[in-house]
Amino acid sequence: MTNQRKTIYDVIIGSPEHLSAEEIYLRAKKRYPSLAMGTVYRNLKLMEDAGEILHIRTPDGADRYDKTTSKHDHMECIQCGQFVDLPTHDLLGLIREQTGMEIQSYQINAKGICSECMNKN
Amino acid sequence: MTNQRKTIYDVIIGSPEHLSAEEIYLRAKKRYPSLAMGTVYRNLKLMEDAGEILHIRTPDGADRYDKTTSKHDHMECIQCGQFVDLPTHDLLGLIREQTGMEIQSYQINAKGICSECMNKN
DNA sequence: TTCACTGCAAAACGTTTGCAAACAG
DNA sequence: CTGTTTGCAAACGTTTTGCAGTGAA
Repeated sequence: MTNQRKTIYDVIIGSPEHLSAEEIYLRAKKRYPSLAMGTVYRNLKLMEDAGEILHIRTPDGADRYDKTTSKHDHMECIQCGQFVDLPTHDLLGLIREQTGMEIQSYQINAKGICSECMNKN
Repeated sequence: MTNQRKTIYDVIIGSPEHLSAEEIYLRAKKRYPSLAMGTVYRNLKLMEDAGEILHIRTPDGADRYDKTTSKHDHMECIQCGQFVDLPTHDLLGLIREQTGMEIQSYQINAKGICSECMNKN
């Protein structure tokens, strides 16, 4: 609706990476200098609630935001620091099966070496 | 070594729950009133590094600490708020198999209803 | 006697929020 | 015109840290 929101959204859609709120803020601020951090967070929340983006919560460091909204997991590369998609397949069902517990949702934070860094090495 | 450290350790060992740093602090402070929060965090880190306790990192809210050190996963009960153990089995191998990626470690934060609450319902 | 550990308080970090002003519909 | 959204700055919850003093070995 507002220019701020559109700018923030465009930054996310326009980046192949999984950006943190601050990275989004800095990039959007270049295009819209008066932009405030609070506005970024408020809009990220709105977009998340609207199902337009995915919020990747991390236990250490800043959360990330993903333009791909279909449920999938992520891995943080311990070499380059990027968050990459993890092509997992029905882990929720698997965990439910293994544990027999009433699990509603789950979130994985994996760490490893991304394919790009593997190729470099 | 120090009394503070022993007190903190005893609190963790003596509780069936997965306590947060603040809960540990409050309980240990009852037995050792001059205890400071910084000391709790510093000792938790030492114990974690020594492999004496497990550090459960959470993306929302305070981290928890677990006296069971063997690798396992956890679930947060959305009803009572407790963190309970999740008897998963070789998820790391499974995720590696599914994704073919160089995964070094992972951490799951699941949410659901714990057995105790299931029985109450 | 030495060096690790403590208590304290301040700072760090990422995120949220109250408010009055600005703006979109 | 009305109600949502903004910018600002202050506050939040959790964790870390600098420092001078304390205490365990």
